[in-house]
Amino acid sequence: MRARGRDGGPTAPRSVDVAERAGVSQKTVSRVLNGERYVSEDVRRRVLEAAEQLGYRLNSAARALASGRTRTIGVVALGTALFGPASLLLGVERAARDAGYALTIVNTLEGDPGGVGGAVRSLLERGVDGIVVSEPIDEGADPFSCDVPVLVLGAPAGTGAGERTLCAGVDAEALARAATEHLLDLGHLTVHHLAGPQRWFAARDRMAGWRQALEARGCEPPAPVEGDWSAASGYAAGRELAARDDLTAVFAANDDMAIGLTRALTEAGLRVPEDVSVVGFDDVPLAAYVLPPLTTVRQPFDAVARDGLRLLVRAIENPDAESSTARKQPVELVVRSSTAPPRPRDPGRLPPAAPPTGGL
Amino acid sequence: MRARGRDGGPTAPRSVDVAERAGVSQKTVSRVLNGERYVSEDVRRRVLEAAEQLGYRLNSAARALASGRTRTIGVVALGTALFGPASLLLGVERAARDAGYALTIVNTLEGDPGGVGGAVRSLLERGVDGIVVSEPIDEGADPFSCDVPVLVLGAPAGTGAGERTLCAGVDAEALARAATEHLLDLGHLTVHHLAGPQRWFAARDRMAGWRQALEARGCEPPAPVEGDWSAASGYAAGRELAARDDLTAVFAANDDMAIGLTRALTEAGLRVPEDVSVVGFDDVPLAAYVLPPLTTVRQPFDAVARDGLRLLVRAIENPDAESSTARKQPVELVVRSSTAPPRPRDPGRLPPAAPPTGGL
DNA sequence: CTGAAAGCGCTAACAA
DNA sequence: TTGTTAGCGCTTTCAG
Repeated sequence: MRARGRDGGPTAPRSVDVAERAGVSQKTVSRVLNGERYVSEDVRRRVLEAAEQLGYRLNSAARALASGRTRTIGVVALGTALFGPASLLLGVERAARDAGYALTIVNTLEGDPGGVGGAVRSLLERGVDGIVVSEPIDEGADPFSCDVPVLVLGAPAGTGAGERTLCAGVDAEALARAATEHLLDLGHLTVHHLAGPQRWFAARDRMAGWRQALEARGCEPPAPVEGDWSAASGYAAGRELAARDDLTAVFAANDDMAIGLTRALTEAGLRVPEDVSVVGFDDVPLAAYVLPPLTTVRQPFDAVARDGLRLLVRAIENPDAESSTARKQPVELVVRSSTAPPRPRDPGRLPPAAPPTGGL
Repeated sequence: MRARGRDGGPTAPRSVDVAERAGVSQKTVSRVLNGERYVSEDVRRRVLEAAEQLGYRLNSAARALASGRTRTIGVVALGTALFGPASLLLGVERAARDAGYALTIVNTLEGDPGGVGGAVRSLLERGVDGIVVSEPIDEGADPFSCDVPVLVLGAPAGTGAGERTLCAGVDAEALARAATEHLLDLGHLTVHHLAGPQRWFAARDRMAGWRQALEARGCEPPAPVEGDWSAASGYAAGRELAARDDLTAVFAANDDMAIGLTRALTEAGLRVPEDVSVVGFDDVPLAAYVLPPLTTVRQPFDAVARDGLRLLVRAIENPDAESSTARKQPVELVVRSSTAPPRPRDPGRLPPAAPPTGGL
């Protein structure tokens, strides 16, 4: 906090100082600074001038104490090293700032002692006006019941049991369905799934969408393989999947895993997309530039963050309003070069005629 | 902020309430909650019990107002969608929490109106105890002079002119030198550079290191090509570089650009690493899984964040101490498959015998 | 349109 | 080891 006259040094100017200098009452300064009505143009100018000259800065602790509001939103973030959560966070920050709110962020590492509940508690103590929980995972308990509105980002509606809980997110199931259907439409008889960690609601939704698409065509879903979102886990899964006889198409729950998978398949002598088609999820910036460029599904993170935050701010500023859910965002499949129609595999699975370029 | 008896509803419990319930003075509650000495074990237990029963939560606005400290660190972040800045941020968050500080984050988009100065101002108003500026860019002005300690992360010492400014970061020049020397040691006669945006200090350092390595071997640095950190810009640069006659090795200022570059070279009929070697920078998680796996230089983001934050916390809690600089972190070059010795190029630059796998 | 007085819930001295 | 007394700098009534 600002200098407080340590060693008898100068104290930061307060609104009374501004008032004195401007020749008005302290309350009037407050009025000007808060943009309230009923201040004459002349007074307003004098106050602003005085504040400027003194280098005055509002003390937000005092304001929070007196008003009971901090104009700060707390964010509980998980996996911010991942593209999806990180993008969501960026969007939230922008939207919050536009609405005049600051963000206090607590990163819950997966497997954190306190978990989401602890993070929420620490934010409440910090006096936030509202809370965003980004990309939650299933921790059993429902930590979302508290005395400020909570926005759950990236979870299906109904996840956070609390009734004051707001939700925003893409229709991940629909996106996953679209990805799977793209492969089926290409002529693949079945689609294998490289799933995300099932503690994440996001991973569950994608798996559900994949399953729905297959079942809608009367196709028995093959056993999914579970990764941890990382390219390394995708690589490991790829070695396992490469051994499956009916492998001609894989839907991976995110792009990183899809890329690791692609490397494993390539090393196993399976070409992408000639032998196996791969679809990712997220459309990370690199997806268009890896080889082969990855077909994937794009999540409109910005729109989700913006819509969700609007909901939250409304709930904060108008506690009696109905809590609605943000509208679903449209599906967007980005078709690049990692998918193609299947082609008959020779029984013995011969290695391709020429070794792949740039292999290990 | 917490409920305040809206509609005559219940007011959140205060420390006086806890005191009353525990049968002690309010000050004693404060003592217990702050872990001060000279509290009998019996009293401590009674207070904690009462607090628990009441569901008491500290009001940090009141504490901040009374104590003049918020235990909050403000972060000015740029490019949090990029791997480097994002990793740094994650490390800062962890380290801050371990030290008992919360983080308030302001994302300065490049080209933001207020710029870093505006972000700093808003953080000061928010009453932060210290400020972290992550991966700064050169905006001309020096916005770092203010009444709280400032830590500049990822900039060369001496960047933030203020004397109270702390610095932490890798020795990016050394890392860039190591990358370049790796290529020279492999036998390449020269190394081209795909630079980052030169407003970023990080980009300048990498360019400087590259230049130093070449000049140390009496080699005239070829004109660098500038990208914007994105794979797309790396791709564009790759098309340009592919036309250069003496192109056998490129050092890219980050991995994303290196990957875009690789795709462009591949499409131009140049194989990586047979025809052209590519080195990246950062060691993003995908670097090991793209094809070919990328040789790159690893930045110890965690160590940088931790060391830097320790410095900052020390400066906050002990304003009179000397401001030292964090120690330099060791260089780490990760050699994978995108680099190889050069081989004589045929004058007419014939396309390779077989087209690359998985091209567009 | 403007001002005066009364806290917000906590910590900081100082006393006991 | 514990309690008392003042504020911290703002916003909120309620009067002018």
